[in-house]
Amino acid sequence: MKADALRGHLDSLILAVVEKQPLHGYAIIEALSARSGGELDLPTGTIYPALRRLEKAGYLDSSWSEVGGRKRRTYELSSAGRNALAAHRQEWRTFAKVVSGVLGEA
Amino acid sequence: MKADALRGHLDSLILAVVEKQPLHGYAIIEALSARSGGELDLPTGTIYPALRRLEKAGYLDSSWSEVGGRKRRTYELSSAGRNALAAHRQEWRTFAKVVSGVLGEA
DNA sequence: TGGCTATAGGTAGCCTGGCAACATGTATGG
DNA sequence: CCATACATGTTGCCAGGCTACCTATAGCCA
Repeated sequence: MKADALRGHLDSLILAVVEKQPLHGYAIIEALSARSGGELDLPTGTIYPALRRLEKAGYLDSSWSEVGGRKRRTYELSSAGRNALAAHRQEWRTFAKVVSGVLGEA
Repeated sequence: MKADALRGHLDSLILAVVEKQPLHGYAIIEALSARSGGELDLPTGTIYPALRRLEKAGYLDSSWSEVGGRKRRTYELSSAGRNALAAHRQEWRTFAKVVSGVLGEA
């Protein structure tokens, strides 16, 4: 899958993956891989900046902890993030319908 | 719909729309609008450079004509373009499945 | 006559954001 | 002691969609 196709959809995926439980960056990468059947294998240079962007936008809150001698920064969905996720889901539905429609071959 | 979400998918849409009949740029914009139920209203600054890119890539062939005193540049799908379109359709299916899967709420 | 709209083509340059490459450090197992 | 997994980050490249602009013809209405 052309990784570049992610453009504009990554935020939704991240928000969705931390919806049920807060996760730290590394775990988010693994969760995305797992939830996509291995299709998504996102580099840290993609995820970490995205997380900071989402926190800055007010969609995620982060907190540090230490587990087994390793520092973790755990992100959880804010209420604004929850709203944003709902909006993104709606946008995705529209987008997917439009693209599938134009690609035709229905 | 966030226009920016198109990133990486526009080429597929253009190839799909000229699959059955060759069309000129302006008509492609209208066809995309029509086929998307008005959701897609792409500016010329998006379409024309994309068409040149696709022709340069060997996916489209173009020819000039004059209709009603107006110059038209008509694009048609090459055989390489046909293959590319098929590949894009497959990629889209995978991509859509992945995103829908991660967004969950199935 | 003048002006607006639709039709038709195009370019220059901005800006976003995913990615490659790099840097840092801990824990674990062979 | 070294490789690998775990864990976090930054810098800077670059593709590509968009804004804003430019040119030109045809047709209609006032």
